[in-house]
Amino acid sequence: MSLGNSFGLCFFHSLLKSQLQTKTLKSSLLIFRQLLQSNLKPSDITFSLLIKASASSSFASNSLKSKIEANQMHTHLFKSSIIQLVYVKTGLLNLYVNLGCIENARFLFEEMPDRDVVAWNALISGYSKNCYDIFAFNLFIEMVREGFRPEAATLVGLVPSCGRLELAFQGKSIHGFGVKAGLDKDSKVKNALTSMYAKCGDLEGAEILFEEMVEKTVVSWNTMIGAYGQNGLFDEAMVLFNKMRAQDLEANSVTLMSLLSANADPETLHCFAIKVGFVNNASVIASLVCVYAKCGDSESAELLHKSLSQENLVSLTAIVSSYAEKGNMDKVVPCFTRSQMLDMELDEVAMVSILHGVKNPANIAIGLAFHGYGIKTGLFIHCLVANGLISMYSRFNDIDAVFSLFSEMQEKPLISWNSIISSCVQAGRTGDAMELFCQMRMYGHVPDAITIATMLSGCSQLGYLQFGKKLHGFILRNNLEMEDFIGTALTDMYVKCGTIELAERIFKSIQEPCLATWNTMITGYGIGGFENKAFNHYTELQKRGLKPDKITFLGVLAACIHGGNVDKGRRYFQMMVEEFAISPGLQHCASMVALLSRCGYFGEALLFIRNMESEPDSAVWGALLNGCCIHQEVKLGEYLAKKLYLLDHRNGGLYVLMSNLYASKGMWDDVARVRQIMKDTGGDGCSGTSLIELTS
DNA sequence: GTAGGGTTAG
Repeated sequence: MSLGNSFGLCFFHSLLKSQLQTKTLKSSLLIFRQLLQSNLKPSDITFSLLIKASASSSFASNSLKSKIEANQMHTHLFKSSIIQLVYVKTGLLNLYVNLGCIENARFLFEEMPDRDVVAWNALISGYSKNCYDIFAFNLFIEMVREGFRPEAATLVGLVPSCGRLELAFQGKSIHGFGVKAGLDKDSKVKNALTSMYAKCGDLEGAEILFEEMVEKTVVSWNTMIGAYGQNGLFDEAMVLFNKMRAQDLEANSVTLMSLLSANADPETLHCFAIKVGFVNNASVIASLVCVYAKCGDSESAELLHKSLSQENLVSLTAIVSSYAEKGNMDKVVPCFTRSQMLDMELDEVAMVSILHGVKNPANIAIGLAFHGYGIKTGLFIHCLVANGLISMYSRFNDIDAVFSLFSEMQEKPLISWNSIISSCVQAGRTGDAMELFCQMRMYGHVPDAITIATMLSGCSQLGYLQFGKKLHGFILRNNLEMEDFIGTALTDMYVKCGTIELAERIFKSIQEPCLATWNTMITGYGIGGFENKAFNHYTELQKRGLKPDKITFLGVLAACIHGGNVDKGRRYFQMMVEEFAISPGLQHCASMVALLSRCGYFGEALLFIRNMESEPDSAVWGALLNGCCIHQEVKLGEYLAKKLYLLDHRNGGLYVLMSNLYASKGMWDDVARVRQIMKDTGGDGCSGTSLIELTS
């Protein structure tokens, strides 16, 4: 009988070993169940193989069901006391790590009486794989303190954490540690270090390591191709790919994926994938789906996604996100339903993508439902999801919800502070934003470019020049990149605070201003009364090869209004529509109406309004009413006031304009009447304030 | 060891 048992076991063991190559959790378990049905008693080797086969199959099976199955294995092991063996326990730990059950893994580790180096390695790399980067670090320190000698595998597990956290200094220390311990000869360590340098932005460091490698494997080439891609050097990535092929090395699926993320042409690579037979590779398809989705070609993405034999969350999230970007919830919701039908467990990234699509006020109910879903599934615990909810409520101007979500967050990373500060700024509550900014600093966070850009925009709103200058000082002291976002925000702050000379100085210091920065200057000149400078900048930006957008034209039109240049305004408007194919928005139309009516062309202004494609809003009619005030057109003004009242009776500006109009004609009874209505309706409770701080 | 989905901004 015992001979039969060992023979039978050998048979099942070899079956399990073959599963290790094919990597399917289901069939491994099936084999195990058949083994039990044959009345065979599993040995430690059986369990070890079963666990290994399951652990290596975690990609598509990261579901609740797999977690339950892992728990079942755990119970079996516990009952048979095989779990006492360190290597079996480490195997199980690894399985939990691959399923993302990091708590269970930690639990197993803690109750190991005699941990060996392999167990330490398993948990360190487990933390790292699941992005518990700080935990990985601390465990490494603990390991060294307890007198264990790290191996190559330890470093391979730990180094990616340095890359993800962009901890260049710590990464270099570990590199040094590896050199001293003689572990840096290991090719896996070298690859991991190369990738770490690239992620920390030290491309030179990555290149040196790559060049040093005597035997470059496909993984080494992939790492360096990825390194170029991540640092925006797309051509270099492509050159390296060709070099690699010239050495007769076969590209694998990761090579293709690295190239895809390096902005290579998706159609070319799609053809290449078909040619070399990667079209059945779920990861390659998922990457292609992502690229198509990113280009905004959601339909191609969805078509390709459906060709997958087993749909996966990554590729579905890419599609959701491309629809969400456009706020198209009619497409997002069916994707969600589909994921539920397929029994997919959504993760925090998928959830955040969905929330991102809830923009239209008509979709508030859907947003609330997803908030509920987040609570039920426990996903809202993730600060990513909480941030997504904060941004969503902020888009709906529900600042109370924003504050309550923020206060409930257990962990508040910088990005959450940025979210709430930007919510306040957008809601016009710059005072609150400033207070939060101070609190954030007290919590020990160092503001990043986004914090500063947001705060600057708050200063622009209120004309807080002094605070804006302090932020400028912060930018200089911390060597923050002055291009794009920060440069624009700073220029805008100086413009809005009425210090155009300072804005000019910043603008000139930016080597290659982007379109948004040019727009800020043009708008600044436009509203500040320097229309010729605005027009010159418009010409100049085109000389630099930039294409004006709708904001540029708003700026130019503002300049025309200020200078009363009707002809120029008409020409710019026509140019915008005909030459640049920009369809005029309501703001453009309001600008044209303002321009025409200010110069007394009421007939043309009315004709313009009649020919508008979209329904004129209160800004358009308001612009015309403002023209009436200037030209004392009482009759037309009264007609417009009625129209405006019907459109938006709470708009205080209407009463102010009418009052001014009557006053300009000396019609004091009417002035009194309008002022009385204002008081009665309480529509304009607060008076407007203009503020400018004097420069010192 | 290498790769893939997401958030904050003018």
